[in-house]
Amino acid sequence: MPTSTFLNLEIEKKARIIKAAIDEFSEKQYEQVQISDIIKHAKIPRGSFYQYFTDKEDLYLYLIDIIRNEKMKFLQDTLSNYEGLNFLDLVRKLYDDGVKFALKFPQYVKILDHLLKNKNEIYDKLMSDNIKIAEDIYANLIDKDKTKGLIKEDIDTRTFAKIIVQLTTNIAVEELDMNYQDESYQKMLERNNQVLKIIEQGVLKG
Amino acid sequence: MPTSTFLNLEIEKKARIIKAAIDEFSEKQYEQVQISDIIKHAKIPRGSFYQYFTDKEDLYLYLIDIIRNEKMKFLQDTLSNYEGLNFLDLVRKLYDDGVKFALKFPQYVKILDHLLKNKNEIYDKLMSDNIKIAEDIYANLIDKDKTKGLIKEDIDTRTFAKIIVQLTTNIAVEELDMNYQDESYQKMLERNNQVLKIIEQGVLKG
DNA sequence: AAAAAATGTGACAATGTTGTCATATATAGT
DNA sequence: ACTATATATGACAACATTGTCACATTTTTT
Repeated sequence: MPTSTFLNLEIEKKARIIKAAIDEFSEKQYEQVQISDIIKHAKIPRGSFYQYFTDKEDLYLYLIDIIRNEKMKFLQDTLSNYEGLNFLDLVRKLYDDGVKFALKFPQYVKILDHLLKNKNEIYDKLMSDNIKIAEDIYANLIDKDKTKGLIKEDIDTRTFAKIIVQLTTNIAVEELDMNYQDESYQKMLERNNQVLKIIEQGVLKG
Repeated sequence: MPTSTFLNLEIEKKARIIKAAIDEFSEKQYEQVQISDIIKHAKIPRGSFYQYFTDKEDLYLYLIDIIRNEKMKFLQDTLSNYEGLNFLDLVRKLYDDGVKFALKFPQYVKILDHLLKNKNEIYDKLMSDNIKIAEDIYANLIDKDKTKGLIKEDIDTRTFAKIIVQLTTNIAVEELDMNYQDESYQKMLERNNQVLKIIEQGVLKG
């Protein structure tokens, strides 16, 4: 956690530091990010940085916290009204929320993407549990749909849950290049629908 | 490429160097690997390293080359007899080959896995084309199966190809921990069958 | 307005890594 | 045996990054 000194900083300065950090961590993998670059871009002296944060990890965890809170806001609605939905419609909605989030905060998504693709100590600290938890929740919902007669009983629940996690966590980061916001949104949704269609009905004819 | 000096090295020394490099690159991401560590483990002086290789990248590309050749040997049979097979059976076979390869050379697979998950300059140099090519080949085979009446025409070919690439390139590296070789093999094959079953027939009932 | 507390600052030591180079040693050619 | 060529070696310069610390400046308290 940052020190209270940092938290009480004038808003402009604080924002400058956070921006510099977001810029760095969204462009590079964790290990490649250097404190030197961050302080250079934030235009603060070296000593100040260490007055605000213990080290790089401290700053990073703080950023992740910001990002997660922001993402939670996006998912809140869907998550609190999921009762009536069957599993795959919930997935569809969550993905839709995810796409909107990605287009609003592309840098945040890049940071999460790096975290996801860079299996290091930090990943273990932050993500591996989460993914297991997500899988568990999905597995539960899948089983419910099975008893409701919506999903074939002979599908392996765990495998199904894993496929969904795998296919939905990898939002196509390549498409996050500003500009064609609306076009990207349509494209990403369309891709998602196609994926879900395959999962729902399979590809084999007859 | 390594110098001829390296290639002509006594076999024992050459093997020692390659082993040290494989050990490092299978444990760490490219950027995290340090020449200092490699020469320490290979027990060669610093100067020698630079007599054999230009730099870290040179060594790495050489390793990837070795790994690819080894992998090609594994896939050769399947790839040269794919004519009679429909797309998904080919995928099944390739995945089976992949699992066998992974169990025989777990370190190689870890290195490829790092390459896949660490989207850096080297990745661009080596992989991004390959993945596009794989997608193209798959797309072709899918279209063929569509005209044969095996696969539903209203499935988006590109999306389908991407799903297969996505699901098959991520062999579960976690399971590569020696010991229970045979058990792992059965488990991984079973998982693959489950995945393909979902892709083939979908999860929805009725 | 003086003292105390909080914050800001940048030079610097400590550490670590890379690639080079002068020199030593071994091998091959005549 | 002598020379030329190839290979081996490790000290070292160059560079880069991190975290600290003594001192400066600002803000708050009395």
